[in-house]
Amino acid sequence: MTELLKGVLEGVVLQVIQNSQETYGYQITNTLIELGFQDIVEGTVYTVLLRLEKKNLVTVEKRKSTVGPARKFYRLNDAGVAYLADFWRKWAFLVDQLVKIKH
Amino acid sequence: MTELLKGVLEGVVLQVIQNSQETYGYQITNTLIELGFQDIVEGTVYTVLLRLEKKNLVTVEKRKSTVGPARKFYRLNDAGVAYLADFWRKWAFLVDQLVKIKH
DNA sequence: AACTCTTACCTAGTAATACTAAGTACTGGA
DNA sequence: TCCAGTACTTAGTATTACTAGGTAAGAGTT
Repeated sequence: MTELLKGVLEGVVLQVIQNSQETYGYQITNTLIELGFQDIVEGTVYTVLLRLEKKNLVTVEKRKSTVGPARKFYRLNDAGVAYLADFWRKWAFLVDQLVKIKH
Repeated sequence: MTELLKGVLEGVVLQVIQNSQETYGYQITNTLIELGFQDIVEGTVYTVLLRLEKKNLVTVEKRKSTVGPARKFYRLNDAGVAYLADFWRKWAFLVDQLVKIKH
């Protein structure tokens, strides 16, 4: 399963961020687990987030929390929205190809 | 696109082999290109084939050709068939997850 | 105060995999 | 003879997800 995730996880995390307008790593991890990615580990999500930050697809804002350490809140910026749209286009294309091959 | 292929390509190649009962690397590459994987390069397919061989998912038979060097013909063995079925299960699962996340 | 649990983030190292960019070799035709 | 098409191989690299830790803040318990 893990190899199938390659390249997908980035788009998935971007989509999760977009779905909630604004969210942070710990919450994203839990969301993914709830959605069925049982094996996703915190560390993996954080490396994706750092990558998205480095690629300038998200904005980051650190804010204190009353129940633990400060949270880093992520939002998509314009480049992130475009990147996500492109991800879904590529994904749809891939799904199409695989359907063709299967038959 | 290339990152999205990770993990998928192995299943795709297995399926292409199964579709034609028996085939060889050069032909698989051309089939994939025809099917829309424009950017697939020979070298990539051959490394996948060697991997499938190493994992014991295929049988190999070298036979002479009248139009060039000898061809290595691949067939799925039982393990290959099972592996391919498992690939499609995982793929279906992933597609489901992504549909959920998108909405 | 010391402890534990939950929350929250970070990172060094590793494995898997696809691509780059070559190279080798066989056959047939110009 | 040279070239184009056929056919396979491989060393090196980049990307990416996981392993397996570690750090730290707050709240409640003892």
